[in-house]
Amino acid sequence: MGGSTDDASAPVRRVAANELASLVEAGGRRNLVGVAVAAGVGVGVAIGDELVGAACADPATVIGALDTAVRPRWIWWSNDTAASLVSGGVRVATCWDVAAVHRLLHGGSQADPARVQAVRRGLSLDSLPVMGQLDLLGPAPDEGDSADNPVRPDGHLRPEWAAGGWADSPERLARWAGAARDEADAQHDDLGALPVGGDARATARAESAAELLCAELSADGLPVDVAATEAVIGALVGPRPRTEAEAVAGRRARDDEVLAAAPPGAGIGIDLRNPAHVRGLLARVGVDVPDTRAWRLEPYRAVHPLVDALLTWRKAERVATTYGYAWLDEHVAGGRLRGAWTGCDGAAGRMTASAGLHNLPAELRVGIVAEPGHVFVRADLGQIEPRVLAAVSGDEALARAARAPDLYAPIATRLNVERPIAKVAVLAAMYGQTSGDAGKALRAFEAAYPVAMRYLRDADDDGRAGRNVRTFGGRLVRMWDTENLGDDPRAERSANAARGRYARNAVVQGAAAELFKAWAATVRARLAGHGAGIVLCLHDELLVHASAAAADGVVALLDQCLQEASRRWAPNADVRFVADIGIVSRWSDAKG
DNA sequence: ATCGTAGGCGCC
DNA sequence: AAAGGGCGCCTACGAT
Repeated sequence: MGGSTDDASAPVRRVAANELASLVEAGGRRNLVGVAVAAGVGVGVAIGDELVGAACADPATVIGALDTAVRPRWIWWSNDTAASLVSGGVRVATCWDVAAVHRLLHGGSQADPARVQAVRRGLSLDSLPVMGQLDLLGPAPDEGDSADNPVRPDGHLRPEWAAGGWADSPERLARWAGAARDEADAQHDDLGALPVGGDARATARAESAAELLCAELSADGLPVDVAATEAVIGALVGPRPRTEAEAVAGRRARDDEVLAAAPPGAGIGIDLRNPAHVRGLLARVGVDVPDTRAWRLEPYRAVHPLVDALLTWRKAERVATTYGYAWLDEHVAGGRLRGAWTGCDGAAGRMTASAGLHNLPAELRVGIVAEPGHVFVRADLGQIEPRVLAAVSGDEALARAARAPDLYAPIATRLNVERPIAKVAVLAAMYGQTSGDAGKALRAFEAAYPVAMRYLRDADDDGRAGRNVRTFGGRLVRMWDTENLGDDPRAERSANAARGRYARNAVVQGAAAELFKAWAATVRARLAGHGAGIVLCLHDELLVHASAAAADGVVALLDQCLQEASRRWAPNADVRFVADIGIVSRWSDAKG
């Protein structure tokens, strides 16, 4: 790909900001430009062999103009740059996010520049320098050498650069951009050598775009009707308390309703928020349970009114503590619910979001309302995980089933069972459950779809043995050690089985996450400049906020983008991917 | 006083 | 015989 040298001490050419465009246009023919920005300092770029720095107060605007004129693929260390540009009002078309690609190649969630660089050069992470260490160890071995080089003679990044020194001058920005570009070059080669079924470089581009999307989602937020949301909260936990005393009284009133269902005197001194207390109280009414989880108590609802009162209380308590007035005050501003988004978790690579964006209780979704003159276009992928399994495993028979609008129907026919049994069998195969009804159906599934089962079993075997696995699109999923269990064969078996299930799940869930992000990235690109944008990603669901006039076009676009993304993601898999797409004014509304 | 863990529950 | 996975976020509690 892009540049040529690994010599980060090459001279930096200093130019005026308005000269950058022609340089990038001329040198950026290969469409890859390393870049680093710092507000108030300037812009540094790495174009081909050249490192160029320009001083300017507002680098985001400079990058925005360049992006419009030239459309390079910007290379940067991490989505910190994306966040910086977004806060400056600039949204670029594409990027190569070195941190995101590092996580793809090497697993885990840590991907700071020093670590990325050390891993690429094969340096021990134990030797990673930290700030202040130089002082402790006396004079730096390379003192007098070029402190303008972000890379030390031993190959590590200079900690003072990584800690912020990279932004000290336009020259340093340029060198920092050059170092990022060098990482991207190496990553591009590494991706091409991965032994996976999918196109890891395409995954890397989609993951990078997902990071851009995350920066935008974090800034934009999700439209909320605050009054409607307060009404829901009020119905569940009472009106907003005006004083601490009112809050305490309200809490006690809700608690008392449960304790009143207990036998006389039994509720005295019981803390409903303490599971041990609750367990003891339940024992007093003849409900003897090892823990007090809702699914375990559910069968006892009719046994004693205390159980029902407790479960009802728990639901309200969840809203009161997590999604109540404090949550509104902390995360909603200007009619938008904002949380921090990450492009991949530390496991199989799904997106994460804080502030309740990914786990908002269904009752509260009536409060997620499109702005005046706007609608939500809501789309969710149908039966995504079994379809993904068909694609990544290359199971022809399962792929045939996945050509049907309802993939479980042909599977049920083939297994000669009712549809619900077929569904349980598929889920059991993917997630490692073999108990109950699933067991029998699973054996039939195994006989009918041996290639898919083999794919899952291989992942399971790898996990049990502690071997890392890679998803179809190239993500490394790391296994953990099961030390200190050697003495207890039962515990060891259980731990190994857990790793097996984890790995089995990860290759499916992770591949689904890749496809989802490829879809989201395609939608993001197509929506740019059309008065519509993604406001929520939820594993298999996209929520687009669009002007009412644009809505029909967005519906069509969402499906087109899915077909395009899935063809690009798995060009050889003849699997159909389907999305249920509808126009709604609030999230809770039925699709269609 | 701050930390990590466990129990618990929301969503996919 | 029996066994889904992931995440974020709350409380209580025991460790430091």
